Amino acid sequence: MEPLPGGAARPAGSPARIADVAALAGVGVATVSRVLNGHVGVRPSTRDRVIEAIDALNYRPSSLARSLSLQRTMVVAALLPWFTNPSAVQRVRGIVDGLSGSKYDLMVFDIESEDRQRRAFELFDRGDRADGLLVVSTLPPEPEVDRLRAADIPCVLVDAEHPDFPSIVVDDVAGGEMATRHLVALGHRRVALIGDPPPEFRFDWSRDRTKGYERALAAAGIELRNDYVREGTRLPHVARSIAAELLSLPERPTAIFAASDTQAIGVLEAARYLGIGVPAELSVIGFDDIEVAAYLGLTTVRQPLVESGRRGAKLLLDVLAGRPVAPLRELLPLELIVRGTTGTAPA
Amino acid sequence: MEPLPGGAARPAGSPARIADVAALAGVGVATVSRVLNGHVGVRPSTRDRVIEAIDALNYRPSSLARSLSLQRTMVVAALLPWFTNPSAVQRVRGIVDGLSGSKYDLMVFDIESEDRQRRAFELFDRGDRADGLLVVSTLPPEPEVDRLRAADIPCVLVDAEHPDFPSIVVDDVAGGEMATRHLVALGHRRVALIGDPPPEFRFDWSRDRTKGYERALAAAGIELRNDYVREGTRLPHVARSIAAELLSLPERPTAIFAASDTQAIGVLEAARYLGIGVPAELSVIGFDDIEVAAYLGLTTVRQPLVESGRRGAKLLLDVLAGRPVAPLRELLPLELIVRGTTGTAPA
DNA sequence: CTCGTCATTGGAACCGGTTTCAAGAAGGAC
DNA sequence: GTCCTTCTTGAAACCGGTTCCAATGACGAG
Repeated sequence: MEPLPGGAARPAGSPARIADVAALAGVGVATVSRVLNGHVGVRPSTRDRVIEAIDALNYRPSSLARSLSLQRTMVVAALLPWFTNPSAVQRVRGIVDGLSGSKYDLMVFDIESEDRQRRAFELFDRGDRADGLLVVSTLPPEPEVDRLRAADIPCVLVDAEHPDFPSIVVDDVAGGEMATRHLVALGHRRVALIGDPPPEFRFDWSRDRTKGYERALAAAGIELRNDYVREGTRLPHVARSIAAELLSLPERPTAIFAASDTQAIGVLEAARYLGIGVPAELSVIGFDDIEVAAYLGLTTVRQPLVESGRRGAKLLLDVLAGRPVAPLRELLPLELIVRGTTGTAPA
Repeated sequence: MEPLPGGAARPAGSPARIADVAALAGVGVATVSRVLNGHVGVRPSTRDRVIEAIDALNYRPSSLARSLSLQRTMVVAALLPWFTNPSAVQRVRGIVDGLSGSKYDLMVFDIESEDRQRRAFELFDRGDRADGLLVVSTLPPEPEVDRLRAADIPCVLVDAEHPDFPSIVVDDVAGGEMATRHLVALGHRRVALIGDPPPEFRFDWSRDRTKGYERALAAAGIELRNDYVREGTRLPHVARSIAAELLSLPERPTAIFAASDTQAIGVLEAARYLGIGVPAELSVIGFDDIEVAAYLGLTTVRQPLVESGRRGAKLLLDVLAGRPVAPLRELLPLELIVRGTTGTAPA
């Protein structure tokens, strides 16, 4: 701890600071800063001396101090319930892609509980850890909305909607209708639905898909049956047990619309376990078209997951660059992907 | 920009600073800081006044400034290549789990190119953006190793190995041997391998799995054939086309060992496309046991992906807490999971 | 009543950068 | 030779917190 006379007063472990470089090069810190940031107006001979000192000390500026001073981090944060649904992974992939080529780095923050969500916004709502936010499949709590707007932090929602922020969404009502109509067109009249429970801190897409389901049934003149409409989290085993219940009803459904592919997989497992043939005895349709869906031959309603992330990222970059963002709510298209798990209703 | 006489000189947009709170409460900034951090020795009446001011201004301290001052961020960063690939996702899940209950937040940083890797370490190797690093499935470049050690930043490797850092690994040689032995035991003698190309910036697990493959073949007295050993990235379609090539050889293999499940899936697709029955005409074994493997009935060598993340996180927490870390290299167990894609060799 | 002790408190230094601003040096015009 | 630009440069203020340290006031003991 004895400071050396030579000026090497820093403990061996700590990295060099800009002042150390300035001292070694015999210039002021301002000059070092100018060299670091490529400002013009530094005499070449001076610059060379500074660069030499930088190399000698193996110096790298502290990005933290830099951010504090600049009030800018060059980081974008994505907050999303990453693990609770595989579709989030796809969205992240799109975000990475949309951000590539920009000067911004991406940081991903997982939100799998209300507590984590609070922590996330605590970290980011002042804008000192990230310049912009991508909030995916979740909604900021109202107090946070105020804070975000007060601090003027660019924020784009993906797979969620809020009047105060631009958002990338799909028409879930239409999607639910699309899936159900497909089943009805195949002759099914006993069509069940497995949806998500009312959200604690997430965006309630399930409600809209359910609404679409109800509409399609009504349009076909099929009566809505309460015992055919169930709810359960996306965890595969939850969907599996719900499906098992449905399939054990005295008058069991001939088709099940699962509000997400993850849940559809649970349905397929239940059917396999109970020895019920798919699609001969039971048709199953999912929603999302996650990667596995193709491998499993699952019929589903595809939403452009990767594209949603990419568009969200692009939109955020626009906002960050001060470019005007045209639509406050961008609707991505849905597409029915017919594979092997749906077929004509059994006679 | 005209500063108001009342002291409300800040632009409306910017969040309150600690000085604003101090001014409103009529105390010094030091006192506000003490209240914020729950230090003892603040008169209750004073504390109440401060808290009132905090609420009135909707104040939240800048975590950035706090980090700079404390030289501590309470954030752990995980750096990993392609964090959207299934096995990486599982590892991150383990990390999240291992960190839960600690005071540290996790930030995930994707490395999908050498350039991004450089950026990542630039952001983190000074320790000003994170207190500790989890480096997953990739190796820090040597200059970074020096820097990390110079700055004394705790760093744990998962699915990678370096003499200077504690690491969590599996025995890839043994794993490759395990997979190949399984195939040989089923009577296969024409066993092909699809591995990863030599890594640019990642950890070279594929080489070791290949070594295990070679050993198992040698032990069984089977000659190594160059045309049976291929390489390609993990992207499913790449593995698919490589598998298609293999399966179009005049003397095609009866079994394929894919060095990762992702690649095994590509092999299954190729086989399906070519109308080659699995496992009747072709046995396929993967590596990792990602979630999809179970759905697809893929035989594979399971490595504890989630557990690797969890152990890595725990180890890092130990280092951060100054607790001694016992083993510099922790070996996790491998397990052969036999499902439906491997069977006895065709006669 | 005086002194010492202890509980509170605020000023100022510090974390490590960026940037404003003014000053000094060099060069050109007269 | 003098004056005015223009080019370089460094000191100091700032970003927004934490904390050391000295100062203040209250209190009990003698």
